[in-house]
Amino acid sequence: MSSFKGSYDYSIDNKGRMNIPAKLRKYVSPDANDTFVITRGFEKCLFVYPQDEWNQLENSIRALSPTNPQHRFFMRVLLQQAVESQLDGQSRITIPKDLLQFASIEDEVTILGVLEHIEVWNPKEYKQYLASQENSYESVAQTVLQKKEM
Amino acid sequence: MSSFKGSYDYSIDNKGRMNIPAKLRKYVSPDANDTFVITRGFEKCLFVYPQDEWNQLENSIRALSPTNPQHRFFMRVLLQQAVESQLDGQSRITIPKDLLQFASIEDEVTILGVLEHIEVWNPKEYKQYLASQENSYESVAQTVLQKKEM
DNA sequence: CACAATTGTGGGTAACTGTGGGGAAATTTG
DNA sequence: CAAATTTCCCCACAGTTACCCACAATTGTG
Repeated sequence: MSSFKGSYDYSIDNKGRMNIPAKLRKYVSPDANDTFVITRGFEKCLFVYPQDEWNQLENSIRALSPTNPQHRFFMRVLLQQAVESQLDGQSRITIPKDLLQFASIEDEVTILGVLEHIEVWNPKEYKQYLASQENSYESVAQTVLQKKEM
Repeated sequence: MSSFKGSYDYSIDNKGRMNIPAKLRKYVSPDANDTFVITRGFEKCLFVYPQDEWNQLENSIRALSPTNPQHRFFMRVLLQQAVESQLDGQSRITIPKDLLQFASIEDEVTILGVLEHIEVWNPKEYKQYLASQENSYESVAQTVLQKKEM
């Protein structure tokens, strides 16, 4: 299982190519075949899954109940815009324009490692997102960390 | 479980490399694979976790629900500044510049062993912090120790 | 106390990383 | 079907990183 972490400021060239940070690449399993699945994320960002992680996700989606409205929503969001992309010789993936547009990404990106997937943000949007949630950090932190300390 | 203790004045060279004090290294489990995770601490300092200790923390994050917006936020914030670093031949780790900047660290550091993690401070900041908390020490000590005796 | 091993610090260099661009092949469009 | 556009593979290059070696100071040991 992957454990991506860290945040990286990278650029996207005018061909829509984005480098996968070396520190994230290190955690990609060879099972991923240098292939990634890019899709819409929650919030205004893109999710990038190594192929093997994506397959696991697909399996757990299949297990979801199709009668549960929330589950249906989850499936639609993830599956609708999913695209596969393979690393080129410089370990970059190419991101389709419509996905870039969805996340308002132009030439600069903030890349986040979030355990089993990678997120791609417009740096400005990400900063706004961080600022908008500021107060909820401590409350959630307490719940989580308390759990750990006990 | 680790039990780091003590305080050590060390230096950071111009490549951002910091030696892990031998007395702390002694308590690092072999499970850590000579690998550490560096992240922002509370207050103006850095936390350094041996990999095995960090994994415990990570596992409690994995348990969070990806469909809960608050949980998503928490994962992002917590992971965003985490970086892995492996010991080099001289048992040093390399600390990225942005983390050093966050803690206002230049070339001198105070390293603290705090049970399951290690803290890295700018010596000046640490002294200030100590001074600012001086009076609250006794009251905290009382609360904590009392609790223990019960 | 003498000697060996370990510890803390520094520097050189080869390999890797992030970024850009050119051109052939494939695809789309009028 | 020809022209325009997009996609993919290759090359280039500056900046950074990781790995190796070096060495003085400290610690541990018989």
